[in-house]
Amino acid sequence: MKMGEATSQDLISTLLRRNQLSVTEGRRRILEVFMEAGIALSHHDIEEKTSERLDRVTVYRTLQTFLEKGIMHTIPTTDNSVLYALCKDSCGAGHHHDDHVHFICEVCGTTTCLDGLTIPFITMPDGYQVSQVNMVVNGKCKTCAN
Amino acid sequence: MKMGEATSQDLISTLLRRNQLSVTEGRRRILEVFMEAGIALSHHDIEEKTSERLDRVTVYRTLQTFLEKGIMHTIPTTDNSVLYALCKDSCGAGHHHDDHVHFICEVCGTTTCLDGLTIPFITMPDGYQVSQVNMVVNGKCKTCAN
DNA sequence: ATAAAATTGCAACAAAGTTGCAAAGAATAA
DNA sequence: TTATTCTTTGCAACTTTGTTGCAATTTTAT
Repeated sequence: MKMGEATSQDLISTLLRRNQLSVTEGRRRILEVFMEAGIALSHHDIEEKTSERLDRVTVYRTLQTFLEKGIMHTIPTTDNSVLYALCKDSCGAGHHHDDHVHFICEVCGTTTCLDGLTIPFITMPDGYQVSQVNMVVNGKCKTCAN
Repeated sequence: MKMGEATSQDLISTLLRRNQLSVTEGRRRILEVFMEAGIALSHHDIEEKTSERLDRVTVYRTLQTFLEKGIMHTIPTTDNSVLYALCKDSCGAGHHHDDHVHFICEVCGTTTCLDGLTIPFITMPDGYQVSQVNMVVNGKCKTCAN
């Protein structure tokens, strides 16, 4: 391989180191799964895609760590499932720029981050202090609408 | 009691009958709990407040029924808890007018429906079909902000 | 008051999430 | 590279959350 040619593994290692996390097989694998999927995944999804390599508990702990470090964020859904998605580079621990809209397709069930859409500003009643706003759209995605 | 004087129990019975549900002690109790609380409650909250009268399974089934009939709706949260709240009168089975904003206080943990605030319209990318939009605001409520 | 229909509680189970601890693996320094 | 330290992992055991079938009870309608 030529010098300067960045691989997916390079990117993952860098991401982990930048967040003061040791680079382990499990963490690499989980990040890989998310990058390949490109959509939000549930804990269950991740278990399925890594079951032969990773213990259930490790998946829980890894996702928890990624949340704390700001590498991932959770997406609220109307049913009881918790979804995880990779944050953009600009996010850091305790400092999310997570103001994009999430879309859940009611046909195929996939959840995507609509990075292009910014959540509109809303005026709150007097006395309320806002720290975060989430917006989740349900409907049919590009593929399933036709 | 004078004629024409409406009690909470009258209201509850009417609500149930209007939705083709038999009026049982359990359903009455659960609706009472919500009306008294005035905020959104988790399944766990409800169990606590009815534990001596109602079986766990009954609570699950009753909430499920209320959701189906449009008496209640769920509120998406960023953590894994599912919250239930009473719908307004204008909601019916499969036909929610649930376009208000939900507010979760990060101090006291209570969740309220901001009925006065309408979710702003957003323009979706081409090809997407929208069926429902949820907006959840996290922050400090009137009481806790001071 | 009685029969039919619906709801409840129980038991048993399945799934989801947590905790402590010993073994294995990564990072650090010599 | 190797030894040492610190971190992460897997296992086991457990708690919590949610589900299903069925018999007993309650509600509704006759």
